[in-house]
This record gives sequence, C-alpha cells and structure tokens, in this order.
Amino acid sequence: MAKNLVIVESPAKAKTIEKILGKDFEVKSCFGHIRDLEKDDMGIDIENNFKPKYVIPDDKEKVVKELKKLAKDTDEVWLATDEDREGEAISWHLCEVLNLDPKTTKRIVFHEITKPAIENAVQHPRKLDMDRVNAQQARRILDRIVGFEISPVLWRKMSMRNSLSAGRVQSVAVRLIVEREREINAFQTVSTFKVEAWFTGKDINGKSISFKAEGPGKFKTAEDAEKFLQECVGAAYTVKDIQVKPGKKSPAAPFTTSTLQQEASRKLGYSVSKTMLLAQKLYESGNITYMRTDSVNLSDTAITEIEKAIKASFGEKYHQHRKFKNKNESAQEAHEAIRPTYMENATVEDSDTRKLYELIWKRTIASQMADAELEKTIAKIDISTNHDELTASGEVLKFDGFLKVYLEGHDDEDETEEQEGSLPPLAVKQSLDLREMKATERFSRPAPRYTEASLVKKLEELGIGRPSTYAPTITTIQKRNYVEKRDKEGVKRDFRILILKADKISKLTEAENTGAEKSKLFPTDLGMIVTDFLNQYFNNVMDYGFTAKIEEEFDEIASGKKVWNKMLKEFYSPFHKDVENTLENAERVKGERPLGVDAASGKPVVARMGRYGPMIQIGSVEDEEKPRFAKLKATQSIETISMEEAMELFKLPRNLGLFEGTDVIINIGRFGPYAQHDKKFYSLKKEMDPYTVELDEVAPLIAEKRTAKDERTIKIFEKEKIQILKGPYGPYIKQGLKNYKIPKEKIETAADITLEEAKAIIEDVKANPPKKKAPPRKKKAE
DNA sequence: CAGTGAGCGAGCTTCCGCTTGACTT
Repeated sequence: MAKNLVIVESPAKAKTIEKILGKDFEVKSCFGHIRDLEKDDMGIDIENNFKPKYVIPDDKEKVVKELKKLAKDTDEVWLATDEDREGEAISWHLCEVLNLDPKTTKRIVFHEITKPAIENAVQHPRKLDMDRVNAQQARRILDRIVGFEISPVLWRKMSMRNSLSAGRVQSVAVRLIVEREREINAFQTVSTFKVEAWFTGKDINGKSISFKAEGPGKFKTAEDAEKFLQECVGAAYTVKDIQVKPGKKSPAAPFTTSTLQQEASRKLGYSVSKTMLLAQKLYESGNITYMRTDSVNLSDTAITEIEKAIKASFGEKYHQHRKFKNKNESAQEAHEAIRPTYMENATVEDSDTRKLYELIWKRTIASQMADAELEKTIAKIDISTNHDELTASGEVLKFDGFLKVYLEGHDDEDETEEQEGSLPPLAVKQSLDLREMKATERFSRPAPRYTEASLVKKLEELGIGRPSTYAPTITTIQKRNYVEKRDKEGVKRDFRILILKADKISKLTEAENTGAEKSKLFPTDLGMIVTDFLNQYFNNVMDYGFTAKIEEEFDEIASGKKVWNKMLKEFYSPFHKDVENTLENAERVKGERPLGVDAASGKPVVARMGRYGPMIQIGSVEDEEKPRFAKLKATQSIETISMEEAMELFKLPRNLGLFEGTDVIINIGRFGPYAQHDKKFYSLKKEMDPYTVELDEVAPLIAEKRTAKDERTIKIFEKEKIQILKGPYGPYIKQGLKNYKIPKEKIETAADITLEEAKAIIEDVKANPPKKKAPPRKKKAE
C-alpha cells in the first residue's frame, strides 16, 4: 500500500501522473463528480436556506467504495482535482464522502501534466477553498431550480405531449436558433450591380498582360449601372496611381474545445460530438492533452519542444515565440490548450481520428511560427469620360511563415472573396485596353443559419455553457425536438448582367442556385412555440446576458464577497413568483395559426401542433363531417406555410395504381414517407418526393426490398400483426413498433415458434422487462 | 410505419457539469 493517495478526475491523467510521482504515490481517478443533488423533491430544501441534499448516483457507487477503501489504508490523501470551480467542489465532495477534514487535507493543483508542474504542485499544497466550493453549489442549485421548476410548467401549459424541458443553457441555445430563423424569414433581399472590368495591355517590358479591376461602387438599379456603362463607351483608360503596401497575417491561437469543434466542422465536416469522441480517443491513447478546455495556454516544456520541431523542419526564421491570451473572460483555464503531447508525429490508425490529430498538430505548430508577410498592390485606373475610377488590387505572399503549415478556416462559405492573385507590373500613366466590362446583379443575404459549431462559438461568446457541455447541449436540443439539423435545397434565381464590349452594351439574364445549405440547425415548430412561451413568462432567464450576470455573482461568492444562499434567495423570490404566475395565468398553448377558408367546403383551415407534430386541419371536431388532417413536410413550418402549400398536402395518401395486381399507396408515416404494397411497407428513398413520385420509380424499390425483407422474415402471423424476424443479433419478435428478444432456452429454432409461443414470450418480456442501462431507474421496488 | 389529431387523467418526463464505459431490440 502506497503512503500517499492522489485523487484526480480523469483516469488517463491518473496513469500519467503516477509515472511522474513514483512509487510512494498511488494515483486514482474519481471520474468527475461523485455526488449530485437528489432528483426527488429537487434535492434542495428551499425553506431551509437552500440546503442541498446530495446523493451518490448508482453508477458512482463502485468508484466511491474503492476510493473509501484506499483512503482508509493510506497515510495521506491528496486532492488533485482540476483547478476550477467544479474541481474544487469535487474535492469537497471527496472530503465529505471519504471523511477527510477539509481544513487539513492537502489540495494540489496544476494546469499542465508535466513533471515540473506536478512536482511543484506537490511541494506547494494548499487547503480547500470553501468560497469557491460555495460558488459551485450556487451554480448547481440555481441550474436545478431553473430546470426543475420551468420544465413542469411546460408539461402543464403545452398541449403537445412531449418530454419537454427548459434550462439556463439549452433554452437560450434554442432561442438563438429561433431568432436567426425569423430574421431570415423577415429578410428583405435587395440587389445591387457590381462592375468588373478586364483589361489587356503591355507591361513595362513589353510583355502582354491581362488583369481585372473593380468598379467605383455598387449601383442600386440596372438603370444606374447601364448609365455608367454608357458613359464608358469610347473611354480611354490609364493607370493613375499605384500603391504598394506591406501586410501581415498572424496565426490563430492553439485549440480550445470550442475552436477545435469549429475547425473540425469547417475543415473536416465533423459534428461536434464526433470531434469530441475522436479527441477522447486521442487523449486516452496519450497523443493529445486534455480535450475539454477553455485555455489557449501552452506549457513551457511544450513551447520549447514546438520551437525545436519548427527549427528542425522549417528553419530558424520560421519560428516566432508567442504567448496567447484568452479573449474570453468566462474562461476558467484549468488545463492547457489542446495540443499534441509530443511533437514527433504520432501514428494514428483510424483515418478520421488521424485527420483530427493532424489538424491539432498543425494548429499547434503554426501558433509558434512567424507571421506571413504580404505585399498588397492597389492600382487606380482613370476613365477618361467621367470622374469615376476603377481599382485593381493584387496580393503577393512575400514570406509564407505559418501559412506553410496551417490556415484557419472561416464560416461565411459562399461570400468567399476570390483569392486575390498578383497584379502584373504596371506603370503610372500607362494606358490600357478594355476587353470587357460587366455589371452583374448581386443580392444581399441574411445572416446564415447556425451550424453546430457556429452555435458553440456563439454560446461561448455569451459565456453560456462549458467545454464539457457544448456537445451534449447540442444533442439535447435536437433530442427534445426543438431543433433539427438538415440540408436545405437551393432555389433558382435569375440575375441580370450588362456587358460593355467593343463599345456596345448588351444585356442578358442568367440563373444561379441560391440558398442551398448543408447541415444547418433549423428550429422546429415545437422549438419556436416553447421559445415564445419562455420568452413571454421567463424573460429574465431567457436573456442572453443572464448567465454572464449570475457568473459575476458566482465570482463574488468565490472571492468571499457574497454569501451563496443569499444570492440564491435574491434570484429565487422573483423567479418563483414568475413560475407561480405562469401556472396560474398562462393559457394552454396550442400553437395554432389560422390560414383561411377552404374554398371547396367553406370550412376553416388551420395550421397547428398535433400529437404527432405540425399539421393542417380543415374543419373542426364539432362539425358533423369529420375534420381532415394532413402532416406538414419536414421542411415546412406552421409559422410560414401558405394556404396553397397547405392544400397541396391533402394530396396524400396517393394511390399510384396497380403493381402486380395490388395498389401502391404513398403516404407519410411516423418515420417518414413510405409506400404500401400488399400489406407491407417500404420506406421511400430520400430523393423521392411522396407528392410527385411515380409508380415506375417506386415499383423497382418494392421489388428489390421485398426480397431482402423476405429473407429476413421467418414468420408472419398476419392477424395478430406479430412477425418473427431475423436481426443481426439473432431472431426476435416484432409486434407493432415494439421488439421482443426471444430467450435462448425457450425455442430451438425461430421457425418453430407458434403464435401462442410468441404471445407467451411477449407477455414474459413485458412482465420482466430487460434491465435498463445507462441511468438506472430509481425507486423501482422489487 | 396505416389512413391519428378531442378530452380525461394516471403516470411519466426535467437541469448543468465533471468524468467514462457498457451495451447492442
């Protein structure tokens, strides 16, 4: 038994530190928080000064038990959890659970896992900082109150039956997306005309040249643009002025969680959760430092190593020592930036993981490299027939510096300024020949919809969420069906071009595809309805500055200037009044929007939220005749659908006619568009539009899928709608939407199962449901 | 994966941050 027990949060870290500290120290991990507020009754005694009730979650019992045993048998316990609010609280919980005295137990911290940092930490232990612990408790309790008081309000006031939720972070994330969508819907596109001119001539040495220049500004109308071109008829063009300016570009800071997620999304197309999963693998295999961090700092040892690597590969002049400072005030900087642990390139098998590793490697190296040096040339070109001038600009890279390795990507995808090339050598007063001048119509664009990564960026700017929660938050708001990630097809749009060539003006119209988007976050109708409701009744919590405001108070608690439960009380009294007021006075939200009157029946048409999602209803249940319903397409929304689009929807279900003697019916079910044929169902392919798809497109799909289905089907009991199917894990029984496992001992071969046996198995499984995984159910007595 | 959608009411759901496995109907 070692004399000293050191407890850290991450097991991977524990291994590394154990090696550094040697055999007198045993280093163990507590796997993050070991206690949390009890779920029943909020886990908070509000009357009693917000006294928290902590419990050890089931999945932490094993770890706690082991730590208890080790702590008992050791001389000294060292608490080495992360140096941030949460880390301090974890240490305090460890004291409570392991019966350690918080006043005497040694607390050590380090921001990097390097030998000097850790040895230094061990030589300078401190005591637990209870102010900081209290700041964390206030944070935890406030989040619990917000989440667990508002969510039930939604259950009461929303007529859609869903597992709705609200929270300080998730609700604001949804709000951002909802508001961006409305901005886009309300956006008024304006067009302008941009002039470009292509010149030819001879350079100083008599060599033929050609280059492009841009017009004096943007013209608001086609008439203005034409007037300008008209003025240029018969003009002479001379170079009036040439300016050469030096410029430079500097590398971006090393990765934090949020910037890594953004770059992996832009450059590799990874979702934030994919990035985190791969980064976790790299971390566990010892290839990178910790991946959940808000710090851009590099350890001194790392900086030295990076310097060596740069000088060895690129030479002395490519190196430039840099220290990056965090822009973000909310950063808690418990770790280093994300960087390779060793600058010698690691071997990573999996190609997706390797791409991420290379991204991290390049970004880290580049961050200690020299600026890129540019030379920007701007030539003004005089037009003899009017007072305007054209501008030609070019950029030459004089020294590549860090660009040799890495260039940060950017979000605004299609407005990419075309890469400026170099200008040919020109001389002042030189005359030029105009080959062609064009005025092209260009359209203004609204702010783009958020991607997962750009949403993370925005949340970080607002100080909302933490590196460990960005990915889960984005998963949650999609799981709750407030937001969905999807592509949007572009639409054709005409634009006009005016051309001046050989002193003649011609006009033409061309078409472009616009508005196409990939993997963007769209709010659902549910997301919009819930956001409107929360904005109306809980505008304090929904305010974009709310988190920043309470964070300041947490900081005051951490520095001993404020008492934690007093702060909570100040928040709670008005907040709880809002809750009670809402419960009492808010109408049940139906999410309804009248569209007009159906011409054929004279009945009202409404778009609204139904049990199964957004839909259109013609007529009401009180009518003698039954109302008619139609489900909205995935891309439509209650807020924007038009009467015409709504009426289109009633074209489903469609009967496409006979295929092998039976009707083929197209409709949209719970899982999307499907074709029904001969009592069986076939999902339509993505590219098939259920409203327009033809029989000869669907027929081959049915023929092909049917044989595949038949091979998987062992038996069908038509009447009872019970199927015996072959799955990748063996045969199973399917009844409606539910699947049941066939116990091995029950049946010899799946083909022998009778209807009665199948029913018995279903009953059995229902009576003894298989054990649930992840969150073990509480309070389920035997 | 069926062509539903009201209303009633029982019984359920829910937060944010720290950490990884265990697990494949």
